[in-house]
Amino acid sequence: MISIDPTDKSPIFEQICKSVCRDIAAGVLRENDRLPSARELAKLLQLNPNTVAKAYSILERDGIIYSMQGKGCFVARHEGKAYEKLTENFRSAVREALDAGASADELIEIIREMSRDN
Amino acid sequence: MISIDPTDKSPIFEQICKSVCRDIAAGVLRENDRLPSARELAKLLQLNPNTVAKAYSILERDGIIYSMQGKGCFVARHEGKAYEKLTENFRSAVREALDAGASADELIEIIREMSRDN
Amino acid sequence: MISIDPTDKSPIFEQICKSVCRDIAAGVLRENDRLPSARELAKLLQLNPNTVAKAYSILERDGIIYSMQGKGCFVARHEGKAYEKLTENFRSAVREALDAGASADELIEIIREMSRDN
Amino acid sequence: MISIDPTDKSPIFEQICKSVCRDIAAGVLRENDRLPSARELAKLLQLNPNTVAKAYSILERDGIIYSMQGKGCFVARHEGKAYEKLTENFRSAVREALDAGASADELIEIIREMSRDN
DNA sequence: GTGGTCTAGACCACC
DNA sequence: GTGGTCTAGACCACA
Repeated sequence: MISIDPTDKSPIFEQICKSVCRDIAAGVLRENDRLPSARELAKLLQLNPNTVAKAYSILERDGIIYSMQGKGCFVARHEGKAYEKLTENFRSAVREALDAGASADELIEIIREMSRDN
Repeated sequence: MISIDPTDKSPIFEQICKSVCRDIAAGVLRENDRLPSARELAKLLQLNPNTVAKAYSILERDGIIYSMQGKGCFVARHEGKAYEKLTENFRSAVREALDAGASADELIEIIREMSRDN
Repeated sequence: MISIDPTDKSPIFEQICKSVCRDIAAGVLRENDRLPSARELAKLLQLNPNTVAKAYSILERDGIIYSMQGKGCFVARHEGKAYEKLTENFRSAVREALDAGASADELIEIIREMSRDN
Repeated sequence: MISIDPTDKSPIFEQICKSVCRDIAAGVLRENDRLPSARELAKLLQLNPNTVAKAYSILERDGIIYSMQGKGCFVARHEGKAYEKLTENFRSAVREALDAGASADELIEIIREMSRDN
């Protein structure tokens, strides 16, 4: 389920975080579901185990998953945290654009354009 | 006019690009206006000339300015390029959010919330 | 494989670009092959790493290679881009000559002469 | 007649040389015709007189024009020199391409393509 | 004076 | 280890 685009400029650990959050937000992963172990996932995605471990530790820090020594990592009670993390980049981009002097209406117009194209 | 925020985590050369684009989009800088020379601006902003030169070379590659050996850098015919470059980050964030499963309406709602707070 | 001619007046970073493109066009470098790291190549060619980095960043911007943080630079899907970049100078010289009033036949005749001499 | 494109990356003095050669090759300027004085031309094209002077001195060195103290510059007996100078860039581009491993046939094919497009 | 290129050496995030 | 960014200072061609 979790997938990576190696050509993507964003750090791989971040892509993993996003991917997990996406699955949670979409309901593919539910509360207390077990995530693949760091080693498993690293092997599957051809990554350095450290990279996966880093992603998991961030997700744990953000309260999106919890780990149990020797058992693995599991999806936490979410309360919208996963969704929030997903739109985190979007929020900061909005803040940046507003700071740069764009108006809310201009941004909304851009979104309308872009969703129309799809 | 062009300014830098040293606390901003984004690369300085990018901040310069944005700043120039902002001035062009706002009409402060117009077609064929001369930009401060790389050395001049570097001194003004307390930066290394190379950093400014990098920003200028990117702006030139993107067709936003043009340079003339021994004369300086000048604003090119814009045709909205500057504005587009300014909202480039926002656009990619929108694309990412839509890919992540967010709906256009949700994103618009977030913008409304955030601009209300300001 | 990649080599530099210090007597050549064209910029070193450009020579590197050309050299890489040549290897790709010739099939010596293939899709997803890893290029020597910037530091490695710099040491090999007795250059400053920044010079190599500049060449690589241009190749990346032109879609000829792609870079991965912490991993290195790799040959992108080419679709003839490398060959096109190689003959880029030639193309612009042809355009210039045609603009100057030369006919295609005259230019072809010049090429025939020059290749005969070799 | 002589004209300059300030956005062109090639040095202005070179553009002047080319422009004069073009006029000679095209028969617009003939043997012993007088060129505009450096000062005149500089004023006309909004250039630094030094730039025009440099161009003229190069043309004189190459035997394309001759100067008479206090009288001005005049077109020399050409014997094809102007035409040769015009195609000089083309020749070096051909040499470069051949050195890079391109075959004469490939280059000829490119010329055919490009002249077809016009 | 200008931009363009290059060197030397540094710090950072990422893997 | 890698690439990405930045600084400090240099040389050159061009105008």
